[in-house]
Amino acid sequence: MADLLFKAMADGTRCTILDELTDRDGQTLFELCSRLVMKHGIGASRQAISQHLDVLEEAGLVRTERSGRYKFHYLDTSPLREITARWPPPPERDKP
Amino acid sequence: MADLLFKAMADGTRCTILDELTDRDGQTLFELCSRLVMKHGIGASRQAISQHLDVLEEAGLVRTERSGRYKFHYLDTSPLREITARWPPPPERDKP
DNA sequence: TTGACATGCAAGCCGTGACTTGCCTATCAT
DNA sequence: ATGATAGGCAAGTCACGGCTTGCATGTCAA
Repeated sequence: MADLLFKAMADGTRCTILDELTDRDGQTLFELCSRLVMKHGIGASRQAISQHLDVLEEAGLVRTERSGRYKFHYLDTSPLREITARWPPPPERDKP
Repeated sequence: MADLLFKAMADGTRCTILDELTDRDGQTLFELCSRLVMKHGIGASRQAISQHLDVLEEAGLVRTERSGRYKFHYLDTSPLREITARWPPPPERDKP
């Protein structure tokens, strides 16, 4: 379960995709491709980005919604919360 | 920077190591190896675990301290905080 | 209907990463 | 000093993941 999440995050391009969706939620595949090239200098092909989105969706980080010939991608960062839940900050000791 | 962190987390064995250090901090390499076998059924070799620890240390998730012929491994989960900082929870809208 | 647009599917190439194997170094007890 | 213990280094194997290539499907406008 969490395995899919971490493997999804273990790629720079996918992290940039999450950044892009943070900046503008609900983008289509083509929209994402062009903005990744423009703003981040990522020259990946459409298929590459599509496969990245599949991985992100499997990890629960992206939810999709189809409308006609468009497919919109929405960010869902809630799975990231379980990371800090699994390894919480150490209890603060030496308080003055 | 964050790249090392995510790649470090993208392996089940390494996550289990973090779990083990959460349970008992400051273990040596051999201690970790035996406990990983006992409690988690991980049959990795000593060298494999050692390499995993190197990756975790590079990511800043583990700090080491040498004393004589022992090397103790301490967990540091603070790098995980920047994950939730980079993709914060969406602002709560539809409040009733 | 027909062509353009947006996306999906599948096989293959290739580099990276996890693991092993073999040997070496260093520290402590006897 | 010598053996046992704890760990380090480096080369090699092998599977997986990211990317490409080529074609197929589905939707909308003219």
